[in-house]
Amino acid sequence: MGTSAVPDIVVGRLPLYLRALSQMEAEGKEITSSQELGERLGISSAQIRKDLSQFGEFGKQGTGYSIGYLTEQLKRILKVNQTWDVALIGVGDLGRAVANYAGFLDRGFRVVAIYDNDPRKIGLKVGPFQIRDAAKLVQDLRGQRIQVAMLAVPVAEAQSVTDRLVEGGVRAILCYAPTSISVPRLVRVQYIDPVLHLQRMTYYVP
Amino acid sequence: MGTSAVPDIVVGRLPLYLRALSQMEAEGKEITSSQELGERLGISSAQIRKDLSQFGEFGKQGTGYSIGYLTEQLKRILKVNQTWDVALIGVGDLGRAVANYAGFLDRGFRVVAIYDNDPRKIGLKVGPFQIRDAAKLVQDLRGQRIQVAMLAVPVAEAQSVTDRLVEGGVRAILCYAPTSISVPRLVRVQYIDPVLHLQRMTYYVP
DNA sequence: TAGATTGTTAATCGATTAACAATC
DNA sequence: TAGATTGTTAATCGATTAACAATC
Repeated sequence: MGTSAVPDIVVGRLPLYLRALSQMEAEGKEITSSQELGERLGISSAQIRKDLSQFGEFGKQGTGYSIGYLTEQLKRILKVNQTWDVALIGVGDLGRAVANYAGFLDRGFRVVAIYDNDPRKIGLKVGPFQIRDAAKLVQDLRGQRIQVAMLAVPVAEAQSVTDRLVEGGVRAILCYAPTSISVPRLVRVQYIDPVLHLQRMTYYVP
Repeated sequence: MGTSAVPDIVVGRLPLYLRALSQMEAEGKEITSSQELGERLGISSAQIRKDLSQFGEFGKQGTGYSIGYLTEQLKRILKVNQTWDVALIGVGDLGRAVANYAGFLDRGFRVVAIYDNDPRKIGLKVGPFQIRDAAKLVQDLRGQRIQVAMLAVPVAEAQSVTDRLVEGGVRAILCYAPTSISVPRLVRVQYIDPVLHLQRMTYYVP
């Protein structure tokens, strides 16, 4: 859990708040309230106020929250008031889509290099990137001080690539491979497996 | 929460158990225990036993769980002992990757049709699919009794397409658009937004 | 001032864990 | 039988909510 006493479940909601605030800003709004934010997200206003109070006082009684100011503060707290360089490993269909995804940049992330171990792919262009040899991964990560990686390799290779990410100094891994991976305590992992979500829903479908 | 008294957080872990069991089966194992399963997943053995006990008794004291039998039971509980037809709406880079993803079929899902509203895309082939006109969505969903959909359209169109999915009788939506969507109480929604996961991790990176 | 909304406390609710009898 | 592991109960832990004084 890092050094912080803030529950991880609270940290996990902050990006959601940030995303909703961005949308409000795009709609031209300048002020919001815990109630309005809560309605958009299906979360109680009390929870939003409680969550935010973990980090400071960002609102005004009687008025609510300045969208611009709260956005700025949340970005600072989540450390996305900077742009993180991200490495992408595995350039299959999914990796290709991730490499071309335009939605990272304005939310704090920038893909800077993409890797594959298939000799037929190495050197090919994908969008603005040239696919690099996965054998160069560790030295690149260290050389460019890359701390964030996205993993889009087959399940069979997920753990071995993970080990090299860790060796290269990566501290946060977004794993698209449908499997659990092991990392040292200080490395964070998040998973994306669409089938888990689908299976969770069909339980409820009559 | 549907009709069931089982907490949704428990339902959400069952697909994880199922996935780990499949891997064990692939490794040639036939028996496991709540402890072994828990170690793989970073979950306590007590929690696994408690979760499973919500649905019945699947193990043997002193022995553990038959991987084959427990797999079968979890598939039945999650209703993935059948194959669900899935519609995919939005054929950008991500939609293309999802359409080509081979990992759905053996886990209970099959993409049967893909849609876009861009006249330049309609009619094009993507893998085995021909992109259909999104204007045909509602009639197709009803005609084929499709209950599950994946949404890979831009944020600006997410809500309007969602409304048509609901109109067509869809009961479960996997939303790849980075926004919250509104649905009637009986329709389930799950979200995939990689940036939310990344932002949740950078909080902890020093 | 009156109305609104925050930040915070205490109460409630729900989830996780520990422990153990049952039993394979 | 002895050892192992389940299913379940009670205890613990943590998260959410309700309520309200403070204050804009």
